[in-house]
Parts: sequence; structure tokens; C-alpha cells
Amino acid sequence: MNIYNTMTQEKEPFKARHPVRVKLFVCGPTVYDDAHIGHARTYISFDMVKRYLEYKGYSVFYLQNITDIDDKIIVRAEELGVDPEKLARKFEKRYQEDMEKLGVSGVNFHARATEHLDKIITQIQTLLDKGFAYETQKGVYFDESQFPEYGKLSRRKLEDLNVHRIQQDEHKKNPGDFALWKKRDHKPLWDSPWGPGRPGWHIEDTAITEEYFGPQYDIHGGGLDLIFPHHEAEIAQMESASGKSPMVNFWMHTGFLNVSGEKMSKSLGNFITIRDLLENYPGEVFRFFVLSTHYRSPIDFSLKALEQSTKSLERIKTMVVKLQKLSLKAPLEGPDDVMFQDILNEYQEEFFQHMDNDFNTPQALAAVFNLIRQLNKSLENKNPSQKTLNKILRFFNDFAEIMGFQFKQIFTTPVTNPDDLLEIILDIREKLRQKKEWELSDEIRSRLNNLDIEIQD
RNA sequence: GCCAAGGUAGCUUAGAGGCGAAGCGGUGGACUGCAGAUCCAUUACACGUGAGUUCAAAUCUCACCCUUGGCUCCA
Repeated sequence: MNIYNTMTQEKEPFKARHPVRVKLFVCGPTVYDDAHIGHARTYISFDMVKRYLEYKGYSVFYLQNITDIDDKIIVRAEELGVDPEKLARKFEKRYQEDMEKLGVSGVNFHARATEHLDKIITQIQTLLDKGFAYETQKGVYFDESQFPEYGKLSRRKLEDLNVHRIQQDEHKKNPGDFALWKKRDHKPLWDSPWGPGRPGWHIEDTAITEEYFGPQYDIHGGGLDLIFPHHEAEIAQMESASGKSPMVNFWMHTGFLNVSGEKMSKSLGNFITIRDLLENYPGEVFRFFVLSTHYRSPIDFSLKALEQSTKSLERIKTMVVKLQKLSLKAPLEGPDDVMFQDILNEYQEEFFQHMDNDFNTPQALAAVFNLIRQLNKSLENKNPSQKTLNKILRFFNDFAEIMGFQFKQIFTTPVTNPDDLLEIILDIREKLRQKKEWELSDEIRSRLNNLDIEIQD
């Protein structure tokens, strides 16, 4: 299995640090507002990655942070006149609900920044002790000049960095030095050896990953926009603190989601939250939409594209229902089995080849559609046995499991309301009786009788 | 300016030296009491432009055009 590594800009054979265990960390949301469909794209993608790694036999520990202390939260809380912690908890809960509806279930543990202050402080202290950080009257800063490899992920040189967009802080040694600890005199704040304040943005992730994974682990993921400066800062912090390199073996980044060709932003008025989306479309459809583009490519959101996804997904489900129905009454063995087995083998193999190639879900989906077409063609005049049908269904189950679709329930979902059904039957029987179709109306009565439903005319 | 991702059929997406690919859509058939599902054909001269390398280029090289994003808030 190959995975594209942002660090090397190449697909590399995936090898976990442990024979069967994989440690996966993905940057989580800042919970100051509802998550948008760009977040959904990223988290669906990594959910698929986790599912596929597990299918390949790995035991994956998928860890995600929740940024529940941050300027945006503080500002929003002040605007609304509410407690920042309550605000963060509220949007964290809404985030979890959104993820559930999208079928994103792979995260094993969510770590809140505010619950890891001890670890954050310890890590900052280590950086100070080793000379990678310094204290000013405003806070504690990472000293970029002590980490010459800064920029290795984003391929930037320190001297190229255009820093005049941010306000200069004359207390910092270099303009690019970033805050590890920000001193504050009003809430929310936490005690630290450098006085009360709160952690900088980048430090929570490395504190959390060190806590659960140690200084080195397998995969770190996030959106493309986090490469610089966030992930660059994480590398600088962790590799300096531990003296071990690399912090992670594989850096994976998801492409952006655009809306009708433009970046999604509040000012453009094309900002779509997951909740807005789910009012009109099932999570599964959005999931299909996301997975029909490669995770690293930009994806363009539009209602038309969602309609297409709805129909494409329908085609797959139709096939699964067809196979399930056939398998109920198929013979145990048959002469056409070899042929169906060959079809299955061919496209199944193709499917996994594409998944092994840096999670190429669009190509893997194409293999599934090819399988469907071949099966439909063959089913016109050939009959597979139950055994073969079940093998095919098993593949579709694996497929659903990897992609996070819910095909299994197609047959087990109970009919909405039996009384409604009965009413339809009785209405039709009444019409038959009016037409004096006694034979059919009697058949309905007797068959309902067999089900212990008695009709009294 | 620097960094990055792109431009592939009507639309949405894969591919990355040699079989013109998947879905959706359009058109015409087959099947069908009607509808749906499905199948076949077609849409089809698919690869931004111009050169170059090669027996062979959508794919490699160079130049250029266009789109989007990032450059210390960002999934």
C-alpha cells in the first residue's frame, strides 16, 4: 500500500512503526461555530483512511484534538456575552452530532486542549530548558533560529517568509517566532510558571500527541491549509523538545472544498455548514460526493454534483438489493458460477489495487461500477448460485464498510407502519369488491386470515 | 514576488509513455399493460496553447496562457 507523503512529495510504501498498530492523528476543529462542509470533506476522508487501514488488518488508534480555547472562541463568547467554556462545549456537541450523521465514526478519542494544560506546560518548559524558547513580557515564544529545519514540510525558507502581514512584536527575537504561551490577566486563563495565561495554538497538538502516542508516530493528517504554519510549528516544537526526528512518518493533507469554483467564505455568502447541508441531503450522499474525488484534489461543491451523487449511489444500492433478492431464492450451486466468480475477482482485485494506491477512491468506485455493469449484463440470462451471490454480497459489504455506506440495512429496515400498509390493501380490496372481482377480493381476505388478520364485511 | 494545486467528452471526476476511462446527463433502440430497474448503440476527433524528446506523448522536457488557493485566522 502506498501513501502520498507531503514531506517527500512522493507516494511511499506504507510501513507502520509497529507491525500491526497505527497511530493516526488528525487536527480537529476549533469549536466556536458549526462545522462547515470543508471540515466534513477532511473528516470523511480520514474516516475512510482509518476504515481502510483497519480493513488491511491494522489496529488503528485515531486521535483527534478539540481546540476549545482559542482567540476565536474568546471573541465569539464576548460577542454573545456567554462563558467561553460553555460556548465551546455547545459547538463540540454539535460537531459530534454532525460527524455521526456523516457516518464519521472512526475517531477513537477526542482530546480537549483544556484538559491537557499540564502536558502543554511541561512541553513548553522542556523547550525553554533546552534553549528552543524564550520568555518575553507578553509570553513564551519558540525561537525559530534554533530550528534550522523550519520550513521543511512547506518548502519555505525562513528568509523568504513575508511576515509584514502580521503585526510586529518588538519583543520577539525573530518575526516568525510563534507563541507557546500567551500571558493574560483576565479569563479564560490558567496558571503557569510564567504567570497566568493560555497556550498558543500549535502547542496543544504536540502536547496531546506526545501524551498518547509519544514523540514519534505514524500518520498526521489535516487540511492543506494547515501545512503552514501549523504543522511546520508542530514539527519544530516536537522535534526540538524530544530531539527525535521525524515526528511523523507520513504527512497526509486533504485538498480544499470550493463552492461553485470559489473558496467558501462567510464574506462571499457561500458558507455552508454541515447542518444546512443535512437538512436537504442525507449524510451518505455527501459522503459519496466526497469520496468520488481523490482526497488530495480540490473538490467543487454544487447542488448538481450532489444530485449526481444521489443517483450514482442509488445505482449501487439497486444492485445490492437485486443481489440480496436473488440470493434468497437462488439454487445452492449452478453452472454459471465460474463466470460470475471471474467477474467478481477481476473487479475486486482492481478495487483493492486502487485503494492501495494512495486511497484512490474515485478509481476504486469506477471498478465497482464496472463490476455492477458486468453483473447486470450477465444476470440478464445467467443465474449464479446462492454461494456465489453471497461472495459477491460479501464484497459489497466490505466496500460499504470501507467507504462508510450503509448497505446492510437495505433489507432489514422494517416497513414504516404496518397499519398504513394494511389500509392500502383494504382500500384495494374494496375497489375490487365494487367491481365485483370476488375471486381476488376473497383471496386477499383468506390470505390475510392466514396472518391472523380477520376482515369483517 | 515566493510556494502549492489544477485546465481530460455536455457536466463531475480518475489516469500518468503504447488497450480512448467511471458516474451523471442527452439521443435512438431492446425489454415492458404502465412505471421503475436493466441492457445495447450513440453523444465521443477527451486531454489549455506552442515547440521539443521518442518508433510511440494526455502522460516526459521547455516556454507560454488561464483558474484556484496559501504566504502566521483557516479542514
